[in-house]
Amino acid sequence: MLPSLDPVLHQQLRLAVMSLLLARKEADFLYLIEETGATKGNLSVQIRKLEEAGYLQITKKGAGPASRTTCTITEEGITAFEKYVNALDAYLNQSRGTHQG
Amino acid sequence: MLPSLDPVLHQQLRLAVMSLLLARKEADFLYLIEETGATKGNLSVQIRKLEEAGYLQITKKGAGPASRTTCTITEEGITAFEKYVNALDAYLNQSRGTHQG
DNA sequence: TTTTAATGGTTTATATTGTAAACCTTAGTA
DNA sequence: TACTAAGGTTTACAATATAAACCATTAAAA
Repeated sequence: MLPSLDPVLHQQLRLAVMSLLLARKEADFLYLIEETGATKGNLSVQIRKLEEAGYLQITKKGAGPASRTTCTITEEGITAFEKYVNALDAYLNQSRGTHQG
Repeated sequence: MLPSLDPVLHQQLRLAVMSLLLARKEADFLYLIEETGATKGNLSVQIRKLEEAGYLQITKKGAGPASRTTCTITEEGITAFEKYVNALDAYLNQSRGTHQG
C-alpha cells in the first residue's frame, strides 16, 4: 500500500519553507515572505507549526522595526523532509513501475 | 518563485487515486479502497472532486450488491498529474540546485 | 412472502486546517 | 508628545477532509 505522507510537510507553504531552508540552512521571515509570496499572517502560523513539529527553530532578535525572526532547519526537519520525498516517490512513480516490490 | 501546486492533486487520497489510475488507466471503487485504505465515505467524496475537476470519469453499472463503480482517468487528468509532478520537483530539488534558472 | 443480512456506495455532520484581515509592539522622528 | 512605519501575531472565518450514519438493492432464510 502507498505510504502515508507526513501531514506537516504535505502542505504547500510549509513545504516551500522547508525546501528553502534545506537549500540555505536558515532564512529570515521576510526572505521567506518574498520567496513564497505568502502573507505575514499565514507564514507566521505555518512556521510555528513547523517549529512545533520540531522541523525548524525560530529565533528572534531585537524588538520593534529592527527585529528579525530567523528560521533554522533542524536535523529532525532534514530527516523528515527526506522521508517525505521518498514517500512521495511511491506516488509519483506508480506509473513507471519503478517502485520496490 | 516556487510554482503553485494544483490543490486538487495535492491531497493524499486524491493523489493516491490518480497515481493508481495512471498505472492502470481504470480501477473499481472497491479496488481503490483496498489499495488506499480509505473509508468508503472518504473515497466517494474524493473521486467526485476528481471528476468535477475533469481528471477522471465515474461509471456505474448495475444496482444493489452487484453494482460497480469504475473510475477512468482522462487525458486532462494525465496532463494535470504530469504538471503537478513537475511543479513538485521545484520544491524537492531546491536543495540540490538542479532546478532551472 | 415477509424478514434478515449483506453489498456497494452516498450523505452529511463534525473536526481539522488554511488564510488573511485586523491587530499589537516597539522604535524612530517631526 | 503624537505620528508613522516595520516586523510579526492573533483570531475570526472559509475551506477542506473525514468517517459515522445512512440509503438502495438484492439474495437468502424463515
